[in-house]
Amino acid sequence: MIVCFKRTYDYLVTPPQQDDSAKSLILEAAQRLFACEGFEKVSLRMLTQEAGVNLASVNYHFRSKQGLIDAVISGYVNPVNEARLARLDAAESESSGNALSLDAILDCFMRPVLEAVHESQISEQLFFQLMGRCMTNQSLKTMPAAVLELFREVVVRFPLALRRALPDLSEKESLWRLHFTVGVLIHVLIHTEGLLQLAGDRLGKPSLDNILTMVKDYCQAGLAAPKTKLETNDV
Amino acid sequence: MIVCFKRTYDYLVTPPQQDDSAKSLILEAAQRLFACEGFEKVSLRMLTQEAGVNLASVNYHFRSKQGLIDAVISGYVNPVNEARLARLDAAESESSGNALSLDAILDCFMRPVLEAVHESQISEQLFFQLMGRCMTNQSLKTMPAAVLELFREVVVRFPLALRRALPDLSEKESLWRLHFTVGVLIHVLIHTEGLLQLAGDRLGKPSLDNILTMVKDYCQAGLAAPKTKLETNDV
DNA sequence: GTCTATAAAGTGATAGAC
DNA sequence: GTCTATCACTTTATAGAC
Repeated sequence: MIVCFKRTYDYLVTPPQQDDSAKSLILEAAQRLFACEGFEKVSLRMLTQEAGVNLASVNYHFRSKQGLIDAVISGYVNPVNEARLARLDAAESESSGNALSLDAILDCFMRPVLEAVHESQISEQLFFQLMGRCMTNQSLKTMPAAVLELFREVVVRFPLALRRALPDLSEKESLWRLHFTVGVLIHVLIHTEGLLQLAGDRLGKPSLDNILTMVKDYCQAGLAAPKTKLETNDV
Repeated sequence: MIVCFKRTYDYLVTPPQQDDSAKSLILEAAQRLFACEGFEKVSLRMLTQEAGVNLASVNYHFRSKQGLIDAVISGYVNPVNEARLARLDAAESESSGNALSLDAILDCFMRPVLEAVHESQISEQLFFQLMGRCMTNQSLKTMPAAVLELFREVVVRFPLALRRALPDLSEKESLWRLHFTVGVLIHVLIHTEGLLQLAGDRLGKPSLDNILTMVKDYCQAGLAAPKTKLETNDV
């Protein structure tokens, strides 16, 4: 028998959505469950039960479980990466050839995540967790091609912008520092809830905006750190 | 019953022992497979086949699959956290009451990871990946109690040290910034291999020491960033 | 301690009726 | 599009012989 779900998710569920087609119901349940449990741990039986649809409908609408996972990941990650690139485009064309400020670049990178959460149908906490999982859980190789394509562009464009803002850095170093910055972002998305529990009352209940502001301050300083001196010069 | 904590600890920190008992063979195969595939994806069938032992032996030696996972996690994370605290103790008693430098604190935090890898029997790449997974994959609640205990101490002691080095920061802020620093470390451990693939020849093949040096520079600047100004003062 | 054999339950996927 | 029923297979775990 299928173990019953903790109904603890319920208080997180947003008001019923207008579109109650099976496909939408599946996608909505998938977001909630993937966020809580991870892609692997969620079985199609759990998922269809939670969504209130038939077991076979996932295969009908998404071809396979992996098809559903890919759909969720693409739907989460692509809009964010597109918004990042669009913002960077806009900022660069506005600056008419001058280097962007570090703050502006970081804003192009981080703000799309915050905006996406506001349009989401699930709770902020679940959205952040799922977004983090989408960005990290899969080894890059198994990501949908469309997702990989955009990632590749982000990994080219942002280091270029960074390097113009920080002329001391080599191209490689600016890429490494973007890598570190992504690490901060993803870790905050996934593990902040756990930290709040671990810390007990030592941390209050800060808003996501405030957390993101702290993240930006940290990353801005990290990106602008003095050029690393290495013994062997392989970077 | 806390089965294997001390044993796995010994297993990792002692020089490579050529022990081909089933238990050791299982642990060694588990490290390799968990690093590559993650804890969930590895079945006991794969694992025992890889180890060349009988399927039932995992349950005999570790009680259950979760028991094996806990043993691996404890063996990876506990030595690192113990070394962090020991280094911090030593540094603080040496400084005879004066605040430690940011660099010294970061060293206490990061170096134990590098030292653990040198004593490991699996490849550097796999070790890093597994260490990252051990630090992040499990939701904190499901971690072995002994692991959680040490994490809790790290999360108390290091922010205290940080705050003394950076008197401008509040206790909360120093904890947040440690959180961000952990994010950088874990992301680098798990995803650097993927980045190198995504970046193709744009990044060479830097040594782990050099990467860690860049990480430390980034984090040191991030930790020392000016105090974050927030609109609502809830942090 | 190690093995075989098997239990008990869960998994993704699909054929075919409606 | 949706449903039932079922297939073919995998999973963890354990009982009992050696």
